Amino acid sequence: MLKLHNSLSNQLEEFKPLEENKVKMYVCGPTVYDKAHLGHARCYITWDVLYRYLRFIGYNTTYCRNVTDVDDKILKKADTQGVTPDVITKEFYQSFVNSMKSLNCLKPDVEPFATKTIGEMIAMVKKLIDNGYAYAVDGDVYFEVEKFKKYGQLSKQPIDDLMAGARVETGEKKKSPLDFALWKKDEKHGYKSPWGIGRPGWHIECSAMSKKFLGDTIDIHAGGADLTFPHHENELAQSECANGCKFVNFWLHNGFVTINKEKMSKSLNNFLTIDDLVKKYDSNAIRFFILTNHYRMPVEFNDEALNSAASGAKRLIGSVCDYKKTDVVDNSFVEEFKNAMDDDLNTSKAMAVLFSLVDKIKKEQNPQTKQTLASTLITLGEVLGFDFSLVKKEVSDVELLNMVKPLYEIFNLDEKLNAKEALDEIIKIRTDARANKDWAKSDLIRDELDKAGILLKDSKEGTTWLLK
RNA sequence: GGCGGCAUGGCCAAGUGGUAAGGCAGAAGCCUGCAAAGCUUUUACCCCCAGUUCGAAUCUGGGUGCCGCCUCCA
Repeated sequence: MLKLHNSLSNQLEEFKPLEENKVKMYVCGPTVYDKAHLGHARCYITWDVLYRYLRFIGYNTTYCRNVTDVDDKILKKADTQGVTPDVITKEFYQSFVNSMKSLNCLKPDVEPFATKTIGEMIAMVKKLIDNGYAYAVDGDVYFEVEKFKKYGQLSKQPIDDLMAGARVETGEKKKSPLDFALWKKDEKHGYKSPWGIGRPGWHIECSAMSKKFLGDTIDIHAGGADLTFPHHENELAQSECANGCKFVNFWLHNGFVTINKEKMSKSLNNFLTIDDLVKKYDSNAIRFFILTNHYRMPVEFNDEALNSAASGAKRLIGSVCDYKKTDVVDNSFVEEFKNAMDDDLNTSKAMAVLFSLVDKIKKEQNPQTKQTLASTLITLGEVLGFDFSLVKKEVSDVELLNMVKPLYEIFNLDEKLNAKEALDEIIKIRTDARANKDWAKSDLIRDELDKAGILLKDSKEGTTWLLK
């Protein structure tokens, strides 16, 4: 029985979808004006794992993650660079897609663009005005917070306190400082609307896209904890006032990645981009790092932690490199895994189950049982999004040839030999050297191969090579 | 100021009443000509004080420290 922490009640609740066996989940996607960083990685890996797990336990899941491609920051960047906004959004959407791929995140079922949902946004704003929750002033439209009595329920912000702390800006057209924009006048980059040329406010984008692709009421709405207020609070207000029904059953929020104990963010300029990160660590290492912590807790980034995760991931993945995934699994481990995951996605516990499988596989004598256990590990590991194809580093003959090319000259090899034959030949030379106790030569050969990216393993059976 | 969260071995981390999962690192051993890789074994009384209880890391109260949201932010 899956239990999830619902931010709305601030409690663990038993997860029950609206429709049996069907889950509709929405995750607030990126604003595509810059490269994604480790904080985004954490968020999208977390919800990727939820998506994978929901499917694993049998839910027909529709995962919708929007792309915000109309926004102040995009426009500002476009203006600064003297290009149209779509130049910016195209570039960084592609960058985002690449980042997600490099983290082995599954593609959402639906990935709507804000700019393609403008009509629905306008309709929703209209509806809010008709329903008496919004008002238009000089081409802007604002949501009137006071009209929605439940405002603040998600972020647990008493409306009076918000009011007291709200900053009043000069030239304010709003009735109350808490009111937020649904539509902003923008003659340069805007769209036609009943209120003149303008563009949507950020919050209405998600409300409209969620409604269009998933319906008025959905099961799960997830995102970073920093979106709770005001973004999600405002979405909730808009959607419920426009649709006249409950917006979201489960609000889920992930914690931050911190660095030097501080939140990693654009504004603090203390972020590491995913692009840079994947140069040093593979997706398994990054996932391992993220998933050792519970998704609502902060995760402190440092190289030691990442290296530690890389070592752990390597052992985990490497333990099944000689096995294939089959349909045969050991259900006792599956149950143990589910028990962990059912407890608000306790991934650190789930990973402990994976490691107990590693242990079992090592000790098991029966090859068939061993295969079953390995298959179980791969199956469960994939639910966490680990990529078992990274187990065996494989290169093409051409690539291998490039790696060993310099060695032909050093060892005076026949040019006609292919890369693998060349390696066999080199190993033979070294084996002879070792037989003659010519350790200097033997070690030299080992070093040269090491430089070429090839690791030698000596054992009783002889010497074998593998890629580093 | 308002709201929320966290404090467990060298590092990361699970664990909400019965006596500390797991990972990394370290150490020892096996293997090796020596290494590397791999394998085996191995390391804690849980921030402080008081209380509840037969019994608390786990509940209550009070401290201390750290972080997040309240403004764009995953």
